[in-house]
Amino acid sequence: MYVPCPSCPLRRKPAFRQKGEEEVAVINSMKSDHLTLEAGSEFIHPEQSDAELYTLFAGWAFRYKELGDGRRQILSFALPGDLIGLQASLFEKSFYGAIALTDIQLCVIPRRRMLRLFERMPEIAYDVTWLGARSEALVDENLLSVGRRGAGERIAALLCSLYKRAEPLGLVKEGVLELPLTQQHIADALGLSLVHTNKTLAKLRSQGLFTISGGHLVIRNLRGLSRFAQHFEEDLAPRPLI
Amino acid sequence: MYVPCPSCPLRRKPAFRQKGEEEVAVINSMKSDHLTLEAGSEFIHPEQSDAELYTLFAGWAFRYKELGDGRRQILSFALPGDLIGLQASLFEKSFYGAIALTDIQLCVIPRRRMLRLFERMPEIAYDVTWLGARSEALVDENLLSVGRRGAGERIAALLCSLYKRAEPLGLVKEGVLELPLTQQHIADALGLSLVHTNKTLAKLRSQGLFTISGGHLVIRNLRGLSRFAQHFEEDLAPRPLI
DNA sequence: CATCTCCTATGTGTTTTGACATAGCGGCTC
DNA sequence: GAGCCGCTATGTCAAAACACATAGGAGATG
Repeated sequence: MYVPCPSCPLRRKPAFRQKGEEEVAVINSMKSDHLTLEAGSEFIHPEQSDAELYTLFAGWAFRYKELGDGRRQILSFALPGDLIGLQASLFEKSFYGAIALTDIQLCVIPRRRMLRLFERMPEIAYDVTWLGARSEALVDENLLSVGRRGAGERIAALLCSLYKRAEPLGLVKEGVLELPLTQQHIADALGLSLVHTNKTLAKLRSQGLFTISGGHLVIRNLRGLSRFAQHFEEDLAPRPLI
Repeated sequence: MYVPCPSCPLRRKPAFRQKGEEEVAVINSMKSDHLTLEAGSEFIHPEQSDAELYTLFAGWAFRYKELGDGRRQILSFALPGDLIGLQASLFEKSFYGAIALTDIQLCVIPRRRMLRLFERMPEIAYDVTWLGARSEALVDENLLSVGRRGAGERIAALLCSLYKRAEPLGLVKEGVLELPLTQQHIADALGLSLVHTNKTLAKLRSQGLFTISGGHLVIRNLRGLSRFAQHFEEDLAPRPLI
């Protein structure tokens, strides 16, 4: 189900900067494929040497690293419109893996076309760099959480952050966000054990700031949750979409 | 003490990719200033809206974020040749601060020249993007540490990482690396308390893998320390220098 | 040379987090 | 429907990390 960039429905969302026809045409000419993958598929492997650059068109994914003995750290979550694989496609090998959290669709920009992309349209190159910087900002925020927030604050901050990112994408319907994370994913993202995550979640829920069940997140008091988590960053919008 | 790029001594180090004359000339034309700052100076402020892009020419610095109540997380350390402020110069405001750890010198590339830089020389734009991606990779690695390594492993991994980065810059002399970090900096970078950092450091030292005193780090057994820390990444070299 | 500040060091007790064990629940397969 | 699997939940105990208190050393300052 190939989607040509000029008729991309994502591009019309308020989260994204509206681009001129010519620019979209160039992006379209760089796009080599439109993949559909099942939940759980790993589309960038640690150590992989020929990873492509992807734009997540639909669904959720995450980047992760792991230690030799299997301990895993989720670095960041990706939502529709996010670029995944910039590091992996620029370096000789990838330092991380990327896995689909739900069934996903990916737009593929071949790594070997990157330099030509930079030559052909500097505005797009600038946008790629911008998106790379935003990706780093997400990891920065996560590192602040894991390093300095307590367990409850971490969970609250993660939920706030995902909610604030999902909203301008139209993923929040009548106050409900479909959250495809298991408690294991939350634990892996926040540097907590599974058990502790479970207990902390239970405690937080009992305070009534949000409910989460069956993969449905409802935030009853976003202001209060943000305050508790000390999470005050808004997602950058409008942002470019490659 | 302005240093023109063509005669930049950093550029000759083995850590960096050698560039053609023309490219260096363009970089030089983008450089607007060469600053000298004292240790402790904050040259990018959180929330600052007009931060410039810097290349660290000499000395050490770090990026950090903090929570409302003063808890501080160091995101990454910068060594000579590292780009600092890409996010801050691309976004409307900075999400982090940057502080000099030693007396430092900075090459300044004004933020308003960024787009022109991309137009004028795509190769350099590509390199900027590459350096941005490398900067993210450093944060990724740090997040893995803070999220999944124990206190001892974190410290070991940090020392390994800094040592491996400092070596190709010629900062390791006869096995000794001058390390301008206090234990408070280490604690802030690794998500530990000062006291716990101190005690863990003492325990590690007593195993004899390294010595550290008076700001001088000697790693007696890099292989062994890397194994203990499960830190197996080498720094990317040669890398571009903007 | 007294004083101050910053950094390092160490003992004691508390809090947070993790490990292990066990159990329930819903979906799936055969 | 029996059995299995992935996810969630909860109790008990152990380990990791932190808070608070105290102290010593090195360098700056007056």
